[in-house]
Amino acid sequence: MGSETGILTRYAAVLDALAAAPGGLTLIEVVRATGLPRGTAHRLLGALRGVGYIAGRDGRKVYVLGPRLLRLLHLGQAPAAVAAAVRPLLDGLTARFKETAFLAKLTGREVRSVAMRMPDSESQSYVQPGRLMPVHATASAKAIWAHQEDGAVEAILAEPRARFTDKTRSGEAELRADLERVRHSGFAVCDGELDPGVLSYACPVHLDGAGVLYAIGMVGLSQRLGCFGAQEVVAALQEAAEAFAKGPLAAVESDRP
Amino acid sequence: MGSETGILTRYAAVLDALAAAPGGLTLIEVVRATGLPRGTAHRLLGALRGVGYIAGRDGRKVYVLGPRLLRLLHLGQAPAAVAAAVRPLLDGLTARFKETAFLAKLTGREVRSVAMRMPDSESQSYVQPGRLMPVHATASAKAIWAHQEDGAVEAILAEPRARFTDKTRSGEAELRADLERVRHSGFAVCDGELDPGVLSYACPVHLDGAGVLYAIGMVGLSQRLGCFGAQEVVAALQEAAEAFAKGPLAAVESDRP
DNA sequence: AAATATAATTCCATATAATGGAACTTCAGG
DNA sequence: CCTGAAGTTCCATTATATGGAATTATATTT
Repeated sequence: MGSETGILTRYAAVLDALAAAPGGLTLIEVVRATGLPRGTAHRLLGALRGVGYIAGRDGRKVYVLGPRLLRLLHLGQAPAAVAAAVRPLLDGLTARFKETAFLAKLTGREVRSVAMRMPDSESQSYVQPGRLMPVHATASAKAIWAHQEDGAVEAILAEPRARFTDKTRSGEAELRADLERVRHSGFAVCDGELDPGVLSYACPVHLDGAGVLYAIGMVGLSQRLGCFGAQEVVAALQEAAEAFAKGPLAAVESDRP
Repeated sequence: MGSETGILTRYAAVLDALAAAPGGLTLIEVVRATGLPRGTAHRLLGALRGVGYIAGRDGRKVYVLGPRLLRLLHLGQAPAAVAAAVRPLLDGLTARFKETAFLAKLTGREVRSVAMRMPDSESQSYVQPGRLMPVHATASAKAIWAHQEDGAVEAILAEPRARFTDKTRSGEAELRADLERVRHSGFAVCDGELDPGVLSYACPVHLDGAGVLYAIGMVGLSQRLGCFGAQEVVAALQEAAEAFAKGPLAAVESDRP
């Protein structure tokens, strides 16, 4: 079936060739690796670059796998695998602040908690893995949505928003402003907007070439977590986010050798 | 450029939709998510399945991202990230056998060592990360090549093979037989075929849906490593290989929910 | 079990895009 | 300035994609 015919077979051959060469390939090298005619290979590479599946390096002469493909792969990654990978980072945060640390992940149009570590002293948690994080009432969802494409963000903004506490901010303008603030400051805060008396910070994880799909955050009672300066908590979260981006789930090498 | 036209735009839209839904989508759901006509969506899904970029679940009614796409991810993955992920497993092996444990990875048509851990007692190593592992003279390369597509294997067999020691087996028929044996037994051995007096075992890592791209192995002087029974070493390697396959680099969820 | 709704698949005349060889341009090295 | 290789564009021919409608399969309801 369909293994000989169809244009996808050719595109796939090109992608296979590029994947097999971590340093990237030039047009001629692709021609040699795939056996395609020069003109055809050139057109296919152009189309692949057009959709973002491959990217050009060094003045567009050398092609490597692109951001869109990497994003696909991250989204497809099983939550359990990701959870295992961040665990040490979350443990580090938990040990330092004695509060719950967690990882949130974008799945389609939802942000959910996928991993969580809490201090031994705690018996209950506010972010059990799997919990849905609403855009307007959680730091982690704001951290993630602040870095998504405009189109997707608009779709999210159009959805109705529930009021969870008297502090919940459900207005569209407020939310837009919040996202803008997150984009500039690099972190998000939520204070009692989802659960009363619960404070939360979160920082986006910028994956090299795949944008933002995760956020690392901390949650705890405002009374306690509030004792630390926001700067201090945020700095620790950003450090963890960077470590995660460079860690076991990291994408392919960056653009410059 | 090319963001409106071209058939790839449509394929990409379908893949995006599938990636956004970890549980998979039915044809109609894809139609709703992408806005494509039913007949068209059906054909695109068929083509994507034909090249292995998506796979069917539940009697082919629900589509999820497929093995070939995952393979792209692994091949594109930076060696450093993988190295970090296996480190604990290699440490476990090293502690148990007091010999060097390593991870080999397929990159294009080459197998190279990408990570290595040796016991404190050792000062030198036979498999520095980056070392090329020849198909005919290393256990790890055999373990990997035994599980590749026939086409790729033929290409490798056609290449000339150097003689490293008087034990090196460079005949094509011998190599074919070796690969066949590896396929059946689940592990590979090399005794002094690359470096004199050095024994090595390796087991393939079967990634769920992405085939074999890695092998985990142990190397040491024949005199010492040979003291353990092959069964014992192989069992430990297989255990590590399975753990690695399920670990942080694990592929998407398996076919059945 | 029959009826009904919904999803999946097949069909096919038409429109559209892919093909690849040749011609042309750009670029690096001598 | 010359030369050869890589990269790019062109275009008549050919093959493929398109999508609405018809058909079959599957799930849900009565």
